[in-house]
Amino acid sequence: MIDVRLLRSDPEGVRASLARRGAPLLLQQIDEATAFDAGLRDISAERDSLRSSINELSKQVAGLRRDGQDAEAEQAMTTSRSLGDTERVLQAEFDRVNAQLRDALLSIPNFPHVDAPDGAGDHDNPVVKGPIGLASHFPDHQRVPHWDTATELGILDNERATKISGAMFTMQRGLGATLSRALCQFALDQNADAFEEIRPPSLVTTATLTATGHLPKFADEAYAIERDDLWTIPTAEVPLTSLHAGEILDEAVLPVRLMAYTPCYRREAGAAGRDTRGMLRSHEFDKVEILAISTPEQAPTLLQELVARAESLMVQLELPYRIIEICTGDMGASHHRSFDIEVYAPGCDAWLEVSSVSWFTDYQARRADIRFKRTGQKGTEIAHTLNGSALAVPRVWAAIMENHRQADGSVRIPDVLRPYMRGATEIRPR
RNA sequence: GGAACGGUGGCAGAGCGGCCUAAUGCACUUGUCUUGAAAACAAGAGGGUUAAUAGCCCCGGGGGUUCAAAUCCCCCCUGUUCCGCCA
Repeated sequence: MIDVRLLRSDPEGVRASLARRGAPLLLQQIDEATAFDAGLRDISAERDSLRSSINELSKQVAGLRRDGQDAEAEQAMTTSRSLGDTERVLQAEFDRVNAQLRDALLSIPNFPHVDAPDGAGDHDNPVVKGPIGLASHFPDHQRVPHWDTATELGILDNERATKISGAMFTMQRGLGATLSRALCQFALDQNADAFEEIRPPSLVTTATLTATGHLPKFADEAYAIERDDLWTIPTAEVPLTSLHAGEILDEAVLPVRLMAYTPCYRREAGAAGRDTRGMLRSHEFDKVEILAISTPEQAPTLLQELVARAESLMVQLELPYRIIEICTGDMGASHHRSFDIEVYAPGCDAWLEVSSVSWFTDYQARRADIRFKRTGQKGTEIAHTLNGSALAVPRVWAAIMENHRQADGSVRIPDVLRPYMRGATEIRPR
């Protein structure tokens, strides 16, 4: 949620910044929000002066009663009663306009960073680094999609996953299952120097899912457990962001750095049949997320750090990758600036998004009410949040299957993963 | 799942319709004193809204009763203890 005060102090700046997202309806929403805000301030001023009178009269009643001046007390009560009637009407009006303002504000996206590239859609996202480690030519044995090779190796059994749970679920077996877990453990270990490991709940309340911006807009994307009014998390970003919701943090503890492995659940509504083969897209997958809550000043450096950390994992896994920056027309609503890391999979002949790192400024923190107090200063400020996938397991898993496939059909385990694979150096047919 | 009792300022804890603009203690900040600290004494100290040090709002959350609610009523959330069930 953007700061409503900016609508008042710098309406032109707000319009200019959001216009870069290329959504014409937005400007109208801004006007509506501005009008609601102005109306709300008039109403609350009038309501508050009434309340002031009522409070004053109530004190008088107490005094008059003590002094035994019952007739005067009755009169004050009558006056106060009629003021109360008007106050109630104004309050109802306040509630109504306030709800309208909130709805309007919730649908207004975040401001893009001044340096974020302009563009209309994902085809305009510039490559800002790489490709790195990309061979000019891939031999035939690497040009086989992982859904064929992994199934043949007996480490991917999507047919039975579908039997158990329906379409778009995956199941890894044997060293394939071990590899998934190894990737998680590897990603956690690589970031344990600076991030506290959390094992958060995977089921969260409506309020928690709203704080990150996933509700109300993306309700169709999450699994709802209606009987208990809970939702499955689409990413660890959800519980981690709300870890400090409603709290006022001391500046000294910032940046708060958290990381978590969690399963991620996504309905993928509307995505059926698209990029769904093998491990490319599924309703449930594993991911290690890294996240920071910071001051505004700390955020730019942290953004670079999160990208560098995700990138480092791809280097160590010996996978060809590139980094793209998300343009204004493709950016998520809550994002201020975003970078994706993509890994090349020669079998699919596709760049697979394996990490997305974003800076949200105060957009999420305002919804989640995460504030901080500067040392020695009065008042509070809204914190900034940033997060990124350290490693999204399935697509990295797929990329390993295809990039590290050897001429004899076996798959070489990258050195860094071997300690997590009970010493296995390759995956051979059983 | 059942029962009982709770949720008040950083912490502990009083208040149970109107001098509550929430006592008291501890912790905290500043000042006096001191070479410095401790102690003592004095003062101060929450969050939100607003142009505002005006007013208004915040005693788990929401609703209600009342001229007036931390205080009474209803619903919800949550904690502790006991019982039941259970990996």
